[in-house]
Amino acid sequence: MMRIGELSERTGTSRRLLRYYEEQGLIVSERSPNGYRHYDERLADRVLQIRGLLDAGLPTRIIKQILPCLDKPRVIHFPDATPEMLATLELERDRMTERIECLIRNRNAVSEYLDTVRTNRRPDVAA
DNA sequence: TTTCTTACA
DNA sequence: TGTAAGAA
Repeated sequence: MMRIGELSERTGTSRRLLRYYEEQGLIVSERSPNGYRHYDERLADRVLQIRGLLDAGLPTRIIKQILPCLDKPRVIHFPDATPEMLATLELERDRMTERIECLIRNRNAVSEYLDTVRTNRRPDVAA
């Protein structure tokens, strides 16, 4: 079992955030008699996945409800796939697609600018 | 030293 | 989210 400091280092997530994720029901922890939180090694991966989802733009509220659906043995989760859940997942997927397209547009804009700059500053050394 | 909670910016 | 305070 590891304490919050180690989990923090292993996931690159601040202790403050780890406690916040717990408060939001995204992760769970046990307590030592002294009140210290301790986590199972497995939580490191879960925290990483949560961060990925957060990075993808999903609100913690949504992550909390779909996280169990995204676990490894997806097959055993088929039973709890309610219509509402499926709708939520589709909506979030579409939002991710939008963000991806937005990122691609901006990346292209940056590339274009970079190409332009590089092209126009080669000849003129003594202007 | 490390963590805990609560609260403010 | 970071940081501060006071306690364990």
